[in-house]
Amino acid sequence: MGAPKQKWTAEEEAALKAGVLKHGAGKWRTILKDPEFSGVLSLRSNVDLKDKWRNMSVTANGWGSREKARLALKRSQQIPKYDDNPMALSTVVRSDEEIVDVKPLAISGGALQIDGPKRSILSRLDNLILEAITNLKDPSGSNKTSIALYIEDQYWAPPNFKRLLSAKLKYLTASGKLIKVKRKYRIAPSLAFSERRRSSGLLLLEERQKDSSRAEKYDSKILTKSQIDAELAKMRNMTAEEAAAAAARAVAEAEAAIAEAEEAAREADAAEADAEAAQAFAEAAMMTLKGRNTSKLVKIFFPHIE
DNA sequence: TTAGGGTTACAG
DNA sequence: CTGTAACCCTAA
Repeated sequence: MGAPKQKWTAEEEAALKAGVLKHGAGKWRTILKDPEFSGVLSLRSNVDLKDKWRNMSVTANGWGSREKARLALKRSQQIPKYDDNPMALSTVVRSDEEIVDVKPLAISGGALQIDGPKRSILSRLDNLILEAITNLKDPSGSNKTSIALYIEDQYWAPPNFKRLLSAKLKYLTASGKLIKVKRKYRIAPSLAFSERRRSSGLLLLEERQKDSSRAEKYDSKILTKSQIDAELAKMRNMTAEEAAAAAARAVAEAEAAIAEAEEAAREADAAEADAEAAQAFAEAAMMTLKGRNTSKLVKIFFPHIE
């Protein structure tokens, strides 16, 4: 870890993360133009933002997930150094700088590919569950507690996460993506299109499409720890009016999500749970802004900082 | 303007 | 010297 030329400050990094959250990765000119971040990032160019984001992504990916074919050139004299205990590194290092990733979460290990012909219909939490089961590497399957621990350990989980997870597991099992055997869950052998009830084709198909699009919508409400981190960091740099507006927006979105979920919750309790997650975040945001219970929030979001 | 390969400066 | 992060170059 070097500290070379014009090193990025923590404020700049936070602004960059928040900017990516707001406008998306790749919209660097937009982020730079945003008066929200132009102050902190006034000394940086759009290329600088891009490079910094790449550096952060590389260092974050290096130890948590699979690696890309990136450092293929300088590989001639390094001792392979086999790790007899694969848990050792991942347990200790555990980078908490997970970068917001737009690409679908691929399961590491290479045993399974959840990709359909186009995009994966699976939601983010679904992917998290599958990732947990895959990486837990239990041949007999993983129980709900193990899955919950894995996800909570690597990502931020809402307060009602257990209930959310239960709903999701139930949903995934019912839809054939998971197989439940004696309280343990395994990934279904053929995920792609195993279930295809042709009983009443059109109606079921329509329902399914509605379901997946709804799931995608609510998925955006499930935030990783780093996303929360960036959001709160952004709020700290906001003026009171801006923060209030943002919080109001968050609350409004949560309420809309809940209303929508209630309307369609008859069969989809998973969506309802996701809406509750949205409300949880909105409440967290409100607490932060009101300065009420801030220390508790800090503890949740920044266990080792401050 | 951006994505990606390449280069340079600095820390260990 | 090696690895890393900031910086540079250029095709699309």
